[in-house]
Amino acid sequence: MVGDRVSGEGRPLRADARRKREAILAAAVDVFAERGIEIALDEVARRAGVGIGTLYRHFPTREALITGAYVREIDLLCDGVDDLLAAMPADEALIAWMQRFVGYVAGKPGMALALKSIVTTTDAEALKGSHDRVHAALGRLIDAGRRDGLIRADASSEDVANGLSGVSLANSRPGTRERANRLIALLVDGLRYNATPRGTTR
Amino acid sequence: MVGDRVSGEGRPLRADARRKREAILAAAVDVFAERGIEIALDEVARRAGVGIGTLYRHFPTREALITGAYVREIDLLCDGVDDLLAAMPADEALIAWMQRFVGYVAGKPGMALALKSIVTTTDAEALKGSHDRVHAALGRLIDAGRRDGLIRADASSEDVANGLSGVSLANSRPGTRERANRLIALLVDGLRYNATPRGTTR
DNA sequence: TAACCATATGGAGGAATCCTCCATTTAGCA
DNA sequence: TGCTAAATGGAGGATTCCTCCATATGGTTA
Repeated sequence: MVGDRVSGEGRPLRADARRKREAILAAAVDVFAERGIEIALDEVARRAGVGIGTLYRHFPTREALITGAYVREIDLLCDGVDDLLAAMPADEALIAWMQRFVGYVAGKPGMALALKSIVTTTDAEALKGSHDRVHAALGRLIDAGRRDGLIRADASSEDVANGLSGVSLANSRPGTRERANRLIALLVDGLRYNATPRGTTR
Repeated sequence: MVGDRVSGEGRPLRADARRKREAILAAAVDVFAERGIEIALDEVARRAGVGIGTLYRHFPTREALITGAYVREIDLLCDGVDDLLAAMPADEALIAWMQRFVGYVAGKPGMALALKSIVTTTDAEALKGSHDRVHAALGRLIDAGRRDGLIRADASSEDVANGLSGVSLANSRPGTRERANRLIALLVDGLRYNATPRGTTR
C-alpha cells in the first residue's frame, strides 16, 4: 500500500539514488509544510532538483511519499520515552508522551496519515522499523505503568497505538491541542480503570 | 470549509434544483461505495444525469459533496439512541451505540471524513443540523449514564464526539471492527473512571 | 393566461495534474 | 579502462479539474 520500491530491504540503493531519495524527502517535508499535501508533485521534484520520473520511481504514490517524509520525525518522537519515565509516574508519562506526540503532529499536514499507515500496516517492509519503534515506545510506557499498578493488566500497545492514531487524525489541525489533550487524558483514564493498585496481590 | 452553496439557509432551492441536488447525492453515495471517493466527479455527474457544472454549483469541492452524501446517513444513526437506553444500562448503551456507529462507517469510503467535518465544524450553516443531532445523541447517552452514576460527572459530549470521530478515522476500512470496538470500550472505561456510584452523595 | 426575470442548467474547453516510457547518463566493479 | 546494471529526467499522452456563459426553466405577478 505504501512502500517505497527499494528501501525496506531488496538490495542496497546505489549512492546517487540514496542522495536523490534524501533530497526528495527533504523537499517533501518543506513543501508539505508550506502548501499542504495536495500540492502537485512536480513542485516537490523541482525543489529537490530531481526529475519527476525519479520521484515516481522512488515513491510510486503520493501516500508513499507522505509516509516516507514523516517516518523519521515519528521515529524521533519515539525517543524521549525514558526521560519521561525517569521524571514522573508511568501513567503521567504516557499522557505526556502522547500529548507531545499529537501536539507535534497537529499542523504538519499528512503526518497523522503517516502515523496511521505506520501503526496500522502489518505488511509493508519499509514501515516495519517505525511500526516497531512506536509499539516499543508505547510498550515501555504501558509495562512500567502496569508494573506499578497504575495501568490495567490487559492494556495492549495495539489498542493504545490505535487510539493515538485516532486522536491524531481527528485533531490534525493547529488549534486543536486542548481538545486533543483532553481526549488523551480520557483514554488513559480508560487504562487506569480496573488497574490493580500497587501492593495488591497480583 | 464544506458548505453547499444554498442548503443551510439562504432562500429555499427552486424545485428543479432540489431534485437535481438529490440526484447528485444519491449518485454520489452509489459511486463512492463502488469506486471510492477519489473517483472523477464527472462520473458522479453522469450517473446523476446532470451536467458537471450543476454538480459544481451545488458542491464546490469534493469535500462538500462527500459530506453532503453522508449527512443523512449520519442523521439516521443518531436515532435509535432511545431504544438502546431502554434496553440496557446507559454506559453499555453508549458503547453499543458508538460501536454500531463506527461499524457502519467502516467500509463507506469518506464517511469518517464526513463525520469529522460534522463533529468538528462550528461554523458552516449546512452542517449545523447534523452537528447538533450527533451531540444530542451523545448528550442523552452521557446524561443518562451520569444520572445513574455510571459515567463521571465531568464527561462532555464534545470530548466523546471527538473520540468517536477519531475511532472512525483510524478504523475506516472494513475488517477493523474488532480493533475499533476495543478502542471504544477503552474510551468508555475512561468515562467510567472516577464516576460517582449511584447512592453516593453528589 | 401571458410575460417576465431570477434562478438553474449543461458542457465546451483551457488549465492543471498525473504518470508512463525510454533514450541517455552514471556508479561501481573487474 | 571498459562494461553493465542501476538510475535519471522530462516529453507528452491521458486524465481530471473547474470556470464560464449562452440557454432553458420555474415561479410570480398582473
